Amino acid sequence: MPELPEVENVIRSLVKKISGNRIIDVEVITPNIIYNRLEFSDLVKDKIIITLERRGKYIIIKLNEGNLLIHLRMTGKLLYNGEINKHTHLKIDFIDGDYLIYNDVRKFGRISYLNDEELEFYLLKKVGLEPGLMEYNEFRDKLMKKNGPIKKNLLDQTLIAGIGNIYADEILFASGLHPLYETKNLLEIDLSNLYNNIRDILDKATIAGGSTIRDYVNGDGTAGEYQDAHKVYGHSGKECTCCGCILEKTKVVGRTSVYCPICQRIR
DNA sequence: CTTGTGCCCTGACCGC
DNA sequence: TGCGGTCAGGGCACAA
Repeated sequence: MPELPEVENVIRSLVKKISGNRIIDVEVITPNIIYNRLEFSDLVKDKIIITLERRGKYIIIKLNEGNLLIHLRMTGKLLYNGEINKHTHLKIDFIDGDYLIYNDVRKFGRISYLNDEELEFYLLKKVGLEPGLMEYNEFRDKLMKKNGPIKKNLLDQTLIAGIGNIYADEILFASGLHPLYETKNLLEIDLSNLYNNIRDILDKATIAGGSTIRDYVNGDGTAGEYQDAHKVYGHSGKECTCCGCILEKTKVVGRTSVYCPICQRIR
């Protein structure tokens, strides 16, 4: 499931390959995944790709006029000259004969065409602090205004953008914090550990090419390797790498959360 | 305003 | 081999 490191790797794998290319045809195979589906093809056709950017878990393909905004959700993939199959929902053909496809087994992903103004408005509303760019003070001030369990707030994209279920669990383990720990009760040391671990884990995961749990691959079809470094996600019932006790799971805002009952005690 | 719940969707997996 | 049930979960609509 693509989170910030996976989305970043998709972009890095595609940016050099498709920048500068002209789109000569747009085939919408599954209209449901397209936001402005009626005029989408006409809007995108004949545009030139300038570059690709990331905001949170969103991929922005900047065109010479307007932008494609893409969210991969759970199983979405953007593939350069990839295999066209029954899960291919969009195909973008370039003038040089190459193409970009959007494949998505579960059809949760969404793609829209937005002009610059619409894009800016949308991102401002939906996407919060960028982990790699946020400063400690703004992180702390924003987080401490929130109620509820810390994990709920780590998953809130309008607060900090890009953390999903996998990295939230890993960040909390590294910080020694229980997923249900009340945000308002966090100490200064907890906040500083969280801030450092958010940046550190997302950064290391990005360098490792992201995490491939089921079928994530980047734009080339390359899998990630960070799953080998996971300490808690997917390890429920196994021994904690730190203290040896058995990792437990609980639900937080409907998401499975794995944690160590000793290393992540609520103090 | 915040907070909670169900839904979208398919494949993998499990027990029988 | 098949079959029904359960689980995975990001973001959104909707309700309270």
